[in-house]
Amino acid sequence: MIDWDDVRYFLAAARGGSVRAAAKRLGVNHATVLRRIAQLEERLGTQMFEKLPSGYRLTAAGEEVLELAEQMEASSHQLETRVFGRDQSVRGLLRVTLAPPLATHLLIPDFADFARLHPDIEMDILSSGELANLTNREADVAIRVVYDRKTLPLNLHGLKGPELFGGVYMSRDRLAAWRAGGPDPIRWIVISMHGIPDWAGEGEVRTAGVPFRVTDAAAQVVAVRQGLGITTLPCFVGDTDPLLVRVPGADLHMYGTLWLLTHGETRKTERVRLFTEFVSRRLAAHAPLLAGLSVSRD
Amino acid sequence: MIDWDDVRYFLAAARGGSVRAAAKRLGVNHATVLRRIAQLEERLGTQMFEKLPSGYRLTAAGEEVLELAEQMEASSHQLETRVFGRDQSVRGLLRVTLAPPLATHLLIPDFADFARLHPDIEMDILSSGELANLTNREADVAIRVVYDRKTLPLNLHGLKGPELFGGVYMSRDRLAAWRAGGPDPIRWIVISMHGIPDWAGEGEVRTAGVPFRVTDAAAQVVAVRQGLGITTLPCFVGDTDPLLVRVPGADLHMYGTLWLLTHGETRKTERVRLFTEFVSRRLAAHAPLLAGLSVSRD
DNA sequence: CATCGGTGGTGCGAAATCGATCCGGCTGAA
DNA sequence: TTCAGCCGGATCGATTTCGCACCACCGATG
Repeated sequence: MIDWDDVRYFLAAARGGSVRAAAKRLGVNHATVLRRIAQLEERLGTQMFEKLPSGYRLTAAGEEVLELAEQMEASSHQLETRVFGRDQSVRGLLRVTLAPPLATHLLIPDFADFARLHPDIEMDILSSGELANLTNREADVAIRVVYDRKTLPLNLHGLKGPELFGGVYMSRDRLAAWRAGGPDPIRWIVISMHGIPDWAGEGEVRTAGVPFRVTDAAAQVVAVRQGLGITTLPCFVGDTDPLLVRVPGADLHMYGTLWLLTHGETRKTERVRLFTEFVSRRLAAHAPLLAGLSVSRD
Repeated sequence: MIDWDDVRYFLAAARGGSVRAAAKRLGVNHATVLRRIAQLEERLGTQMFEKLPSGYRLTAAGEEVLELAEQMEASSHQLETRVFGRDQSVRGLLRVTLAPPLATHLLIPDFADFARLHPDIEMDILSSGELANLTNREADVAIRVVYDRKTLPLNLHGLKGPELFGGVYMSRDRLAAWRAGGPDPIRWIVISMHGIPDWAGEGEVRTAGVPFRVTDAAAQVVAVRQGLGITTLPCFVGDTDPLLVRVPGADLHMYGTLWLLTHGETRKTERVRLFTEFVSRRLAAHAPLLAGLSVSRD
């Protein structure tokens, strides 16, 4: 009989493309993945991967195994969500995933209030890296910015929140220096490969030179604070930062709509219901800030 | 994330009804089952069993888990059979399940011949206790006696073999003593709770007293050899035993039909094909013996 | 050319798991 | 009752597994 848990390691390796990527995803040492896969191949009597120097590639047999392994995974996920849905006690774990800027600049204080209201609910805020998958039971609630309503996953239950606008910002000091005729060129600050959006008219301030590229939103904010140039930011980030001002003449633009997403099964859970209602109220209160109406346009 | 292999332990406990029964079935210590189930319950945050002094009984949550666990099991079995079906090498493992009397009295020499013909095929003969489940991937080939063709599992591929007859036998010495007017009563020897079958006419020899009950077929043969009384046996057992003779006047009766059963997926495997064809030929050669035609009736 | 980051693979000591064993409680049969 | 058999549970030493530190290799990059 095979060890069912080995199939989990196989899945991670098949998806990650390498033993080390699978190990990182599973949170274990890569040697463990190596051994578990070797064990599974030995027990099945079939080689499921070509062991290339560049990584593991699935063999024909591996492709077949992958299909069944995904069936096992689906059953396992259903098993977890079903049990979680049964758990009606307020006490327990609640995992929330959202984009890092939303967490750091807006919602962490609200989450703190919720945690104080319900001391028995253990909270996990997953705001690092990519968005967690609700279907895979990696989180219970997701707060997402949705640009196109059609991109909403159909198997999830969505609660529409306020709309989110962005603007073009620069350092308050830098604007003053520019008005005084400062010499340095004003540069666009963009995140990694995004480039400069078409809609981002620059208003009165003209930019020069090459863009300044950063890897993440946090670095972007630091750069614009330092007076490096102008950049687009969600209003709730730019308007609340005392060091930043909107670039005169630049228009607001629609970022998208906030959605509170919950899994169909877990939605019945008391603590999920409590949380979504709470966050929904808080988001409504934040609506003017999110829409960029909290400051007078200049 | 739960350990998928824990689900396997859960399944065994849910089916066995107790931790110890599950441990026996899984071939591990019962403490291990205890720990794995406790771990699974902890990670799911739900109690799946009521821990009664008489054993483990599923809770409502456990019932739900059981359903999904069986889905995982089905995927796992498919995974194994699919991989096994791909394996076209003659070298490898081949597991055969059949009733113990068929093995010990008839087919073991044939299996030995097959093993000599194919030294690279590792063979497992599962003839102890209950019949193994082909669908569960516990064996690759099953040799069964089928009384009613409708009871054949539909998902398996069957190859019909010869018909199997049985007769009523007693010790040769005892028959001689009875004809000489021996005093001891002749008793029926029956297996456990079966009782004396209606169709088993006793012919010339009359029995007296209470039946003599044995627990298994091996003990049954020993008892009848010792001259304890008369009993029904398959012809291939009774006719080949030099110490036994058919009870005069007793008719033969149909036991059933032999079937060679293989799983749909594994049937494509070369060594399964080799084995079924080999056994099928040998069974055809045994047909007269199996039908009770190898000795002249008296 | 050297370097650097990525890959799979291996040996060894530490840590977690397992198996053997014992215990107390319960049940049903002698 | 008494006793045997089975149950879940706890303990402890033995065994397996895991994580860490390496190694060799490959390809891209400067």
